Formats: sequence, structure tokens, C-alpha cells
Amino acid sequence: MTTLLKQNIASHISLSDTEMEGFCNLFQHKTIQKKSFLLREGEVCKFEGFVTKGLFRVYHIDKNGLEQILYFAIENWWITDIDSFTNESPSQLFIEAIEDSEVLVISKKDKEFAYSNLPKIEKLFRVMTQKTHVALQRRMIDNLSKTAESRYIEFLEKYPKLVQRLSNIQIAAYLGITNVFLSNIRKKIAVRK
Amino acid sequence: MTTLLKQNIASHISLSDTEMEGFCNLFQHKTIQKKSFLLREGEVCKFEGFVTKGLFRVYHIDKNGLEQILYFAIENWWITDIDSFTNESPSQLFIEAIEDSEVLVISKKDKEFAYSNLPKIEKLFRVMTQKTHVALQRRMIDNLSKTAESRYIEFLEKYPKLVQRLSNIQIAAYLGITNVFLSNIRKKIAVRK
DNA sequence: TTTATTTATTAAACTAGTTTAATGTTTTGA
DNA sequence: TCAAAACATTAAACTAGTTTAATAAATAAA
Repeated sequence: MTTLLKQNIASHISLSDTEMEGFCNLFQHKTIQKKSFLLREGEVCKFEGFVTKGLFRVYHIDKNGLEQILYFAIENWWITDIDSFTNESPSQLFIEAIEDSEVLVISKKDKEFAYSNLPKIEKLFRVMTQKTHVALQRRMIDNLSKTAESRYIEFLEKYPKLVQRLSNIQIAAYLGITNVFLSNIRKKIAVRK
Repeated sequence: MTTLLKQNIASHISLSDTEMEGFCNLFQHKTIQKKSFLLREGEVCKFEGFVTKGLFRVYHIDKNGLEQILYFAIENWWITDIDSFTNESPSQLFIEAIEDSEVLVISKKDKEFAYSNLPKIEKLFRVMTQKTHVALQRRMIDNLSKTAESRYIEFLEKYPKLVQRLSNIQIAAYLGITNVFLSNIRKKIAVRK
């Protein structure tokens, strides 16, 4: 049940078997059907989750009803709204299953218990947050400096497996463009080949 | 010398006097002249810094020579390229003083020393990285969902003091638009009032 | 199996933001 | 204190990306 989670943790820090067990036992297993939500806008995010099966999208809907996808999460990825979770504030985000999915979730209370009783967990989340932040910083630079076309091409190269599981509507919402414009880009690329 | 730093740390976590002294002693004081660089593209970022005086901009120059400002840092803010610093990879960023400035810097080695000898420091940077990440995530959503005009207005409201110390060129580079377009926005707003 | 819904594509008109260039103003530094 | 450099504004032509709408194809649901 928690094999994938243990592997994931071990890739960030090293824990003794007892520590690992102790921490992983704090997680609960959840099954989420396609098109249902782990979190909706306005709710306070009370969990941090680790995806063991399936695929999620984490997105925002702006006042014009347009959807911006912050990130996707497949097997071996973590999901939460860190803003809402840490500040206990209403979330601006939706977290929705794109496929039938399974997640291991830890509550805020149990996470705080881990912070105080297993000092290395502090390091785990320090390291993970750093990596997430680096990824977002790179994406920010890309969004500011690159055209939609090269962002699309790089997305295809970086996540070839993921792409196959997504619609073009979802890819466009991640790239920050309309699906109509993505269609134009795709045509342009196809003609070139 | 380190009063501001101590206050800043105390706003995130609580440390005993000895811990606080021990940690702050790892920092070195640096004076940086206006228009000179704490970090240039291609260099590995070997420090994490805390600004005690002045103003910096952290930016990227894309292949067309256009500048994108990731963030500004004034007194009481931290600066580093967390990507280059943690991965010891060549930086994509420039960190440049906009005014004559002063910084307290800690080296990677000393920071790691602190992580292993002062467990609460792990928490300090976990908490700080989380906050930075939340801020960047909010900005990402704004950049994807709002017009340049409303991003400009919100920037003015959020950082009124900072604005007075920046040129419009710099503000435009932060907002992700040209200074020409920012001028148009400013005119439009002025007419409305 | 049939119908309804979602998805992808195309076209055409449109708009937010860019580019280039010129002009005046302010700041800087020697 | 004077010349050079950096800055802000304006105009006009341009382009990357949007909007709306229509059509065909694929998927899901009944």
C-alpha cells in the first residue's frame, strides 16, 4: 500500500525503518472517482496527498470563468494547496481527478505531529518544498520569456507519458492559452514536419 | 549589525538566545555598490543573503535580450537563486543592486552546518520556502488570469513604498510587459481619475 | 445501438500587447 | 556644470493570442 510512498520519501532523505513506518502509518488511503474533487474553491485544504494511482489536475477558475491549470499530478507526485493548507485559508483552487485515482493523505494535525516527533520530516518537507519551488520558478521564467509554441514543444518533450493522458483543452489551460490557439500551433508544427 | 536579521528569524520560528547567536554568527556582512552584482548568469550561487539596506533586483535575460524580473528584494528580504544554490548548477539569473546596499550572507557550507547542528534551522527554511512558494504560486495565477493593467494596479497597492524606488522600466519587466505598454496603461489610468 | 456530450479543427474578426522610432525630460558622472 | 546616458511618453504599424461560431470526429451514457 505504501511502497511507492516509501520509495518517494527515500529519494529525498534517509530514514530508519521505524521512522519510515511511523511516518507512513499517519497516511490514509483514499479512492477518488474520475471527475470528482479532492478540493473545491472556498474550502480549506486539510490534507497533503501522495498520488499512488491515477491523475489529477490542480486548477483555478478566474472571474471570466477561464481555467488555469497550476499543475498535474500523476503517480508518485504530491498534491495539496500549500497556500490554503498552511494558512488555513479558503482555497482558490480545485483539485479534480482526471482518471479514477488513489491517494494517500495525511492530515494537518498528523503532519504537525510528525514535525515535532520525527525531526527528519522537517527536512523532508524542506527539501520537497524547495524542489517544487525551483520547478515553479523555472516555469515562471518560461512563461515570461517564451512563446506559447516553444512552451508547448517543451511540455511534450518533458512529459511525453503525461501528454497521452491529457486532452488538448487541458494542455492549453496549463500553457496559459486557448485550445483554439493550441490547435493552430499543432497545425503549424505538423506542416513543418 | 544583525538586529534586523534576528527580528526576521524570530518572526518565523522561536530560538533561544544561544541558538540565535550561533546561527547569526555564521553570516558575513557585505557592502554592494549600486549597479554591481551579487550573482551573474552562469555562476554557481554560493550564498543565501539577507538584505539589511538597499534594494536588489533578481532577473533573467532571455535569448532576445529581454529582461524578466523574478522579484525585488529590499530591507528584510532574503535573496538567493535557490535553484543554483541547492543544485550547485550554473545560474540563469542576475542579482543586481539597484541602490547602494548591504547584505548578510551565509555560505552553503555554513548553512549545512546549521542544518545539522541547530535542528530548528531546518524548520526556519522549511517555513520560509513555503511562504516564498505560496507567493510565487499566487503570482503565477495572477499572471495567467489577469490583464497587465490590473496586475499593475495591484502591484501599486501591494508595494507602494517599493514603487517609489523603481523605474517604470523595472516595474514593466516585473509585470512581464514592455515599458511602452506600461506607459499606455498609466495614461489610461490617469485619464480615468 | 442510438443519442447526447465532449473534443479537435478551421475560419474570420478582433484585441492586448510589441516593436521601432522620434522627442523631450531627468539623472548621472566626469 | 556640462555632456552623456538613462528614462518616460507618444504614435503608428504590427503580431501573438482571443473570441465566436460552425463542423466533424470521438467518447460517454442511456
